[in-house]
Amino acid sequence: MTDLFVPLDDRPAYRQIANLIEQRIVGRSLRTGDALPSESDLARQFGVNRSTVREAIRELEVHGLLGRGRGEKRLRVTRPEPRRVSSGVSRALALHDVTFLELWEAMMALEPAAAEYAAARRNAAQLRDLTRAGARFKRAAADTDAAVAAVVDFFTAVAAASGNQVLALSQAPLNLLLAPALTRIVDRVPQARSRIAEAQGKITAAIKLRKSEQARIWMEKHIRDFKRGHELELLKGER
Amino acid sequence: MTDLFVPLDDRPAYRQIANLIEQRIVGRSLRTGDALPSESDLARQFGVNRSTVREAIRELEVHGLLGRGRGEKRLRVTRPEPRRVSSGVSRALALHDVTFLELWEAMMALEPAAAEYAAARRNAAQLRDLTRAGARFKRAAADTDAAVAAVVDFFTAVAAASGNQVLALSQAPLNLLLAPALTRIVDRVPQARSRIAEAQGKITAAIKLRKSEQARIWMEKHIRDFKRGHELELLKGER
DNA sequence: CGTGGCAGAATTGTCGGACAGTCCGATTAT
DNA sequence: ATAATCGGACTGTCCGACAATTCTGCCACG
Repeated sequence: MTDLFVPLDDRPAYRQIANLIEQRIVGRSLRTGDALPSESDLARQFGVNRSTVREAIRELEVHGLLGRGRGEKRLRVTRPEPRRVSSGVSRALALHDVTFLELWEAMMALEPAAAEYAAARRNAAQLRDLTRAGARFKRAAADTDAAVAAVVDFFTAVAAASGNQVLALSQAPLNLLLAPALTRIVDRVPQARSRIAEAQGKITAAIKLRKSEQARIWMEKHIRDFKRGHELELLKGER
Repeated sequence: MTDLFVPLDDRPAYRQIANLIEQRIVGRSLRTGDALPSESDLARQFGVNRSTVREAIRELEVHGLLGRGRGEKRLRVTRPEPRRVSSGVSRALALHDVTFLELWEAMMALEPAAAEYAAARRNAAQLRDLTRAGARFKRAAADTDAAVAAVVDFFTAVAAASGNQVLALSQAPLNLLLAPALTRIVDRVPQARSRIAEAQGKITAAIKLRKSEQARIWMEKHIRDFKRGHELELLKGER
């Protein structure tokens, strides 16, 4: 059933080296914050050229496992930031031509859950971020881009308040995909702004009062509105 | 309020070049399947050294935007495979020390939704993959690793059958995180195997008969069982 | 006409070395 | 103690080179 021979992989040295370093990191023998040895040093240790080490390092840097603070020369072991990894996911999804419906269904699964947990577990600072994002949306009356950014921040704040990193990281890429579609909706559907503002208000209130079920329900209504808005926008676009 | 000056970013050339090429790809002026110009050619076009181009290329290769078929020399534009990107996400989550509860809550949000849509939209081939994964789980009586792999495949098959790429890609990283926890559960909780097999059977049947609500409900029960199994396993582990 | 084989060109992976710019740490001056 | 200075270390980039492998066009052959 299984093949007798597997394609032999003499993977290039830079990939092998990247894997070796990665193992040290995920195995925690290189701990977060540790400075990596210099490139020349690594080249000596691995017995390869510095150019080869550099290509390996690029790989880990992209993964977010290595990084350096602004204006810092030496690389240090870092934990991948949610922003970095989620932007990769959303780009992948964009290249796969996901439809609005697919995006919407995923949001419909994740966001109400996040809202529910947020109501149960939010702390004062998270609540403040939430109200702040809501206020920023209301203030962005004319500026569509600012309004869309505020909506994204609102979702991000809810996810953060949920106290669940997995939910937050799963939800983050959706925001980036939502932005362009939402821009068109806000631009073309007049009632969108007021409906969003109202939903955000209700959700924030529920989270503030720790009413999980209310938070979930209003988030569901909020997301459902997006679908309606998208359909309206499509009609106007085709005119 | 805002700073008068922002830190100027003289991003290294290899990063700028990576961005330029990436823009060509996401902007579709380099289309999927196209062969990339040779490294020397790119170096000439950008007016930099080949080493610099190589570092830029590594970056895009990691993102899955560039790749090459087995035994192929020249790079071609590819669409990022779900496996690649989701493994990145799960590694990020692992490094952030997510708890089982966080993972479980996210699964509880995503998997029932995926099951529901799968029942509504699955085709024959997807149903076959589903039953096959279920059969493979039953067959893996002794082999824990094989059983866990079968469970992962089952979830993957459900997500694929949902016909929603966003759900599928959001759910994939969770599988990789689930595996180690599930291994311990299956090893230590005797009744786990039979309960999983039963749940998989019910879910598969519901998806086969296109009963969305049934599929969702049974998937919820299935996931809930994981939490109970995890708690039992913890008790045994502390003994 | 299709097919296989072959030589040469092209391309990648890796190497060694080099150099300017900048960051860091230690030393010295105020 | 704080500030200025200086040398070393390190990164970003470049140049040139070479072996191994793949690609390509061409030719002979069935």
